[in-house]
Amino acid sequence: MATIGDVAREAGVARSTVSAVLTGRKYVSPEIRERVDAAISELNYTVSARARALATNRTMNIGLVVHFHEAEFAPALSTYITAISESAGNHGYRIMLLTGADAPEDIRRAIAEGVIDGLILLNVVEDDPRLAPIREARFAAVAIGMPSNTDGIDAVDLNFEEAARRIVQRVHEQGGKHIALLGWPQEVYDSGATYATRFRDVALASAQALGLPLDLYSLSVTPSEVREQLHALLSQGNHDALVVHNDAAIAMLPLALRDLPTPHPYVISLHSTELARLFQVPFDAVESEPELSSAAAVDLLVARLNDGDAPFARQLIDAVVREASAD
Amino acid sequence: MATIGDVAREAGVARSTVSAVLTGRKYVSPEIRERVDAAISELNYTVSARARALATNRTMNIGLVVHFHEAEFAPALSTYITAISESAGNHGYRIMLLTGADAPEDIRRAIAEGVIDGLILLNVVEDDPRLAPIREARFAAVAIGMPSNTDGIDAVDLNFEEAARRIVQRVHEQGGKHIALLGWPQEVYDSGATYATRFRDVALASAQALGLPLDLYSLSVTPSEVREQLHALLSQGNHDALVVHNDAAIAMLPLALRDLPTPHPYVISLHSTELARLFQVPFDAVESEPELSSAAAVDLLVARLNDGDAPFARQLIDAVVREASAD
DNA sequence: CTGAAAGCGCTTACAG
DNA sequence: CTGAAAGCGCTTACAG
Repeated sequence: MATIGDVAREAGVARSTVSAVLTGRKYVSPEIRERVDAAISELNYTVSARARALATNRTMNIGLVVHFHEAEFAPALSTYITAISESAGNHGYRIMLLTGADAPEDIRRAIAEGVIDGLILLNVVEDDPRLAPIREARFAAVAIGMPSNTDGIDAVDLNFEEAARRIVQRVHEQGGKHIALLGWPQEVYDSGATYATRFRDVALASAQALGLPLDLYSLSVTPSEVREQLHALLSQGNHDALVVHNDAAIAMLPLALRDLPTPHPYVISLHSTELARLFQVPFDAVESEPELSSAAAVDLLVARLNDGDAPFARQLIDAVVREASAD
Repeated sequence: MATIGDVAREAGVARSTVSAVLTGRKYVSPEIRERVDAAISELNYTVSARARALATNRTMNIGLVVHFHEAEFAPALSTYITAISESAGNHGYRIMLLTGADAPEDIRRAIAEGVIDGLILLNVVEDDPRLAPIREARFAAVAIGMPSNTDGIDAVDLNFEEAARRIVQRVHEQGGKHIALLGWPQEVYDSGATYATRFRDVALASAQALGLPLDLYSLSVTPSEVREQLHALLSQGNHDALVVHNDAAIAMLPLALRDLPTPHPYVISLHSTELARLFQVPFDAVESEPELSSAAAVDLLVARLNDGDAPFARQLIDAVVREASAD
C-alpha cells in the first residue's frame, strides 16, 4: 500500500502538502494540486482510514444499535438498517452494528474504544436503558422512537398522535359508527413502546371527541394466531369500522374478511410502506416511510457531530395517507 | 480519556509493560500485572481501537456486504445480519455494513481505506460481480451462497442437493405419486441464484430416479399473487404431493388449502427456521438455520484471518428435517 | 523479566 | 503558499 510519503516523493512535495490536498482544508496552488493528484492516481493511493482516525480523532463510523426481539414480526427492520446505512454513506459515514445482548455495555465499550463517532438507536422505548451510557459519556446519539426523557440525545419518531387523529377523523367521514381498534399484544403496551400507547391514547380521545364508541383489542403478532382472533372478532359483526395498528393483523386481515359475509367493515390501518408493499394491503392506510425516518435520524446525527452544542431536537415525521386502490 | 501513558505512570511501569499486559503476548510477573490492572480500573482505561488498529494493522472489523433487493420476500435477512454480528462478537470482531448500490466499488474502497480485516458476502450468486475486487486485492472473504468459481474465497452454503434428495425421498415414503414443485419466480432461476437451481435440478433428478412425475411451477413472491396462483393450481387437483421452495408460497399455503376440499396433498417444504417460526408452517419441512450458516461463515473468516495460506474451503451445511406437529 | 525507542500513517499548528 | 516537526495512542523488536 502506498503511503502519503510515497505520494509526496512522487509529486516532489512535502507530506503536509499532500495532506492539504487530501483534506481540502488549505489552499494549494492548482499546479501543485495537479501534481499531487497525478501522483495519487499513479500510485493508486487511498488514505488510510486507520491513520486518519487516529490523527483526527474521528472514525467516520456511526454505531447502529439494534436489538432483534425473538418473537417480533417486523418486516421493516431490514429496511431501516439499509436506509440508515445508505443515508450515512451519503454523508461519508459507515455503519457499525451494535447487537450485543447487553446493549448498554456494548454501547459503553464502543464509546470507550473509540470505534464510532456517534450512535443511532432503533426502537427506543419510553425508559430505555441504552440511554444511560450515552448520557454518561455525553456522546452524540439519536433515538428512533420517543423516550420520555430526551435530555442529551436527539430523537426522531413518527407522529403517531397526528396519525391517530387523521385515522379516526377518516373513519368518521366514512360513516363509521362503532370502531374496533386492533392493536398490539398487551406486552407491547406494557413495555413502554410509546408508538403503541401514543397512537392508542390519541385514537381513544379522538373517537370520544367525535362521540364514536371505540373498543380496544390486543391481538397477537403470530400470523396464525392473529387469524383466529380476527375470525372470532369479526364474526360477531359488532363493528362497522376497523382501525388497525398491528402489522401481523393487517397482513392477515384480507384473508380473515374473505370468510365473512359482506358488507365488510370499513378498514384503515397504520403501518409501514414496507409492510404495504410486501403484503399488498388493500385498505385505506396511513403509512410510515422507514426511509424518511432513517434519513432524518442520520441528518440529525451528522448535524450534532458538526455542532455538539446545538439544542437537542425532537423531530416528528408525519405519516402519509394512502387510499386503497379500488378493487 | 486516559492513555496507556497515564496507566504506566499510575502503575509506575513502562508503557510497553502496560501494553504487554493488555495484549497478553508477553510474560509479565503477577505483581506487576496486578499493579497495572489496578491502574487500569482506577483510571477507567480502555485501549483506543484507533491507535491499536494503526499499530497492529488490524481493525477487528468485518465488512458485511448485503444488498437489499427491492421486491424480495426475505424474512430471514435480519436474522442473518444479527447472527453474523453475534458470532463476530464472540470472536472479538464487529460488523461494518457495506450496502452501497455499487457493491464492487464499495468493497474496493473499504479494502483500500483499511477499515476492515475481512468480508462476508450475503446471497452470493453464481457469477457474482462482488468477487472481482476481493480477488484483485487478495482479501480475506467468505461467501454465503455458492459462486461457480470459489478461487480466492471461502464459501458456505446450505446443502441444497441433499435437501432436495431427502425431500423427494420423503414424498416417496409418504406415498406421493405426482409431485408439483412450487418454486421461485423465473427471474430467480435466471439470475444465477444457485440455491434455486441446485434444489430444482436435484429434485427433478431424484424424482425421475424414483419414477415419480414432477411438474415445475414458478410462483410469485408477492403474498396476494401467490395466493391466487396457489388457488388456481390446487383446485385442479392434479397433484398429491407438493414440494415447496418459495417462502411466500409456503407462508400462504395453509390459507389456500383451507378453501379446498379434502383430502389435501402431502406437503413438504424447504425454508428457514425463521420463516417457520414467523408463519408457523404446519407442514413437514426441511429447514435451514440462518444462525448455523452465519456462525460457520464467521468461523471460516476468522480462521482465514489467522492463516491466510490455508486451502480455500467450501462448506455445505445440512438442513434439518422437521416433521409437522400433529394438528 | 522490564524499559527506551522507533514506527504505524496520517493531520495540524507553526515557521518560514 | 509550502515544508519540517510534533503528535495522535498504541505495539513491537531490541537492549539490558
